[in-house]
Amino acid sequence: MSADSTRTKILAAASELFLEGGLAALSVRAIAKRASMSTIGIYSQFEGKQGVLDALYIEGFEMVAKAMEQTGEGLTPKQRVISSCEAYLDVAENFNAHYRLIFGAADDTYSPSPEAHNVAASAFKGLLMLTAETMPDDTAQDDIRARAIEVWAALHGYVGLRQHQVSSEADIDNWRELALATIDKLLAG
Amino acid sequence: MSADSTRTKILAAASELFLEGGLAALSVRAIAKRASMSTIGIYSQFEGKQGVLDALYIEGFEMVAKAMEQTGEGLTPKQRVISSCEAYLDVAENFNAHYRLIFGAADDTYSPSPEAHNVAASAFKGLLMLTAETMPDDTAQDDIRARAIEVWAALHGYVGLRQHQVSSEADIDNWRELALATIDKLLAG
DNA sequence: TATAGTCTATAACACTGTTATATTTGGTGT
DNA sequence: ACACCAAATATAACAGTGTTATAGACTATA
Repeated sequence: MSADSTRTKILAAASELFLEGGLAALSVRAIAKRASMSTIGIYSQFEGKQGVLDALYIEGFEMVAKAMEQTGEGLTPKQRVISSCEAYLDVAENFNAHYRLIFGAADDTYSPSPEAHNVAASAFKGLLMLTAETMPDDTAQDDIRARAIEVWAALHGYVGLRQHQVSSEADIDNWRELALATIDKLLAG
Repeated sequence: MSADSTRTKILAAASELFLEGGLAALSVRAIAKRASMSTIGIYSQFEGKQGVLDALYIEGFEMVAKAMEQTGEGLTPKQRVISSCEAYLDVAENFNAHYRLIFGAADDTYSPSPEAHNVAASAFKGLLMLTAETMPDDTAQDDIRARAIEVWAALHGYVGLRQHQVSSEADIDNWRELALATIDKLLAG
């Protein structure tokens, strides 16, 4: 078997386990078992668990970046941002384990590689360009950046609160709506 | 030695280790060693690591709740909210490990107890009351709640992005300022 | 003082990530 | 086709984790 297909098989196994049971289910031995290979294989193809987590990190951030790159035809700039935000919320919901790996980082044993960091930066750049179009052409770069961070912070904040369920009386289906309303308000300001 | 002082000694040791090295440094054996007792002592006084984490969770959320209960004399309602938000950002910065335990939850092995959940709910209630005073008296409860969630989401989002450092060109000292500006904008809307 | 009961200490179990030591495999050069 | 070398593999082990069973010491009551 080629080295490349071995890598993809490991990643597929890891991604499956990750979606099923989150980070707790993602042990090196479990990945190897599901990929029908020996434990040490993970260390041959990747640099141990770090490498696998890095691949999942990149996988997750690429989905986020993709959400930010949505090019809706015939939509106003503001509508395009809103549409991207909806896609962002979808990713956070459907790939919760990935999202928590990306932003949680509660596991001190893992820190993303430079390559992973690049994917993260490019995702932010996508939002930056989307945001720029909703503002006057002569807007200062710092102001655009502040607006983009503002939007992302609101999105991320809603996702985080939803995961936490800080208010037990919360109406779950309402969160999406609230988040998008806030984004709309921020874009208008 | 009384059982109560044993508990406090364990909690002090755990809190120290937690601040020093985060969740990774918080092993049952390390806690026991620093508290000068046997490993099994953690299981006598608490229900294992779950119990210790729960205590730290409550410790952290009580700090957040305290920030939300700030009663600034001679300040307008809006100024009081801003002031509480500053206190919130301070807690998130100075007790980062606690904050990540509260909101990160990437470690699937721990889930907060009902008591811990109550402390969380009371913290939210604090923000809810602060927020209510910034709005007209006849504002619907749902709208107040939405506004409070909006503020908390923005705060939490900025903290999360700052921890993540999603934009490498970020000017750290600027984050606080940006966050407070967003809050101000949201309260005005 | 004797005894009951709780707390504690030692060691073990099943798991984690990682690595050293063989062993087998695959491809290349003659 | 045979020999050789390099790379991937398998087995087992090491140090660490949370947790628990068994045996010991200590306190407090009868």
